[in-house]
Amino acid sequence: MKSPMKPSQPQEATQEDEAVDFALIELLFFAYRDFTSDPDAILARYGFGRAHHRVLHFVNRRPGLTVAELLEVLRITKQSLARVLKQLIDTGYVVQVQGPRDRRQRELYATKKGHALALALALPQSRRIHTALEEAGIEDRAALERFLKAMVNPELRAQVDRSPSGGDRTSERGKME
Amino acid sequence: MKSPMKPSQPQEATQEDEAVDFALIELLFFAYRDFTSDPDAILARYGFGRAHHRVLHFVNRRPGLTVAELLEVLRITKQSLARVLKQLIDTGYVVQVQGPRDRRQRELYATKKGHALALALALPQSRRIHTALEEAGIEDRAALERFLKAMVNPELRAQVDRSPSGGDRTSERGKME
DNA sequence: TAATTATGTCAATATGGCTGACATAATTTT
DNA sequence: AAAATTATGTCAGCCATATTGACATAATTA
Repeated sequence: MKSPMKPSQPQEATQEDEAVDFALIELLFFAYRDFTSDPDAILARYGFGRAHHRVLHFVNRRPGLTVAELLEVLRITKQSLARVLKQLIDTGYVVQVQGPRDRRQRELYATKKGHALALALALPQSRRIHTALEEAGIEDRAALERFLKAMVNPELRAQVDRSPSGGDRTSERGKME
Repeated sequence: MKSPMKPSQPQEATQEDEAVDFALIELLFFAYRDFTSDPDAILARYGFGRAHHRVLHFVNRRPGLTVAELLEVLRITKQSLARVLKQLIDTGYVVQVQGPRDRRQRELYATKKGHALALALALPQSRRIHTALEEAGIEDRAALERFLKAMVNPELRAQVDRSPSGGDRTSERGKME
């Protein structure tokens, strides 16, 4: 382990490195690391983790989302979601409503309490983003949105649009339809 | 659980929502989700996980990094790093060299094999980034770098600079496009 | 009626984090 | 030189989040 080893083959940069954009890869890592640190601190006080945050976020953003849709968006399995969702329901942050058209479905909605928490978690992230936009002197916010969306797998971009992107209002044309 | 429950308090949008930038928050989530999916597939073939990726990435990028420095960058504990680092060393992707000045330190270096894997993992991510820049028609790459860096906690920005960015050819202030 | 679908749940497992405690060697302080 | 501190390693156990596979139930569709 800690033998007085000499590097068998310590490595230097090769020419191939030139083609790889390590700078942006690393910046994305650092930016996302700190971006998620904001809500983490809040979640800890509620006994929740990132998994709860993600579920609550999407349920809040897409009222009436079904369990299957949520699994697609999060890209996790039903079993992984189960515990987290149950905790959010048991503690009153999310409620389930039997699907109107298809009674097998469970539409998910954030309660008032859930909405408040989702907002509290989003606030520091939103602030961080806006401060960064200002600091970086980004004039073209739309360009950033285009870039981020282009980073998503083409076949999954529909998920991005499914949000109430037009604005945020959550209500729209009534969720209980 | 699946009682014929009626939402005790289904929630609608409040005015506060307007102030929160849910759109960008969500885009960052989706972008990062798919950004990390590229290397995940490769790692699985090696029996490694994301933790190995992160360690290998930074060791490759910052040859001679010490264990303490690595912990700071990854923001994890020594015990969390231990297993992963040991596996990378045991399988020949990383080597340790006793620190020249301070013999207690262990400088970390990627081996030729480690360098190759780090590159293989970075390639699809780099490609995704560049394709996205093109698709989004980003002319000002530097602006994106400024934004991402501004997203990092001020007190931790030094970590970003510590990379071989002075030369990380590829980037600089050039705009590849 | 039969097949399929949406959801829930049980059991087992893996990964990657964590804390606390302690050991060793090397450096720094006193 | 002795004492304190530092850098690293390691043991033991715990927790959160994810996985797969199997199976149950109710509702819809064929």
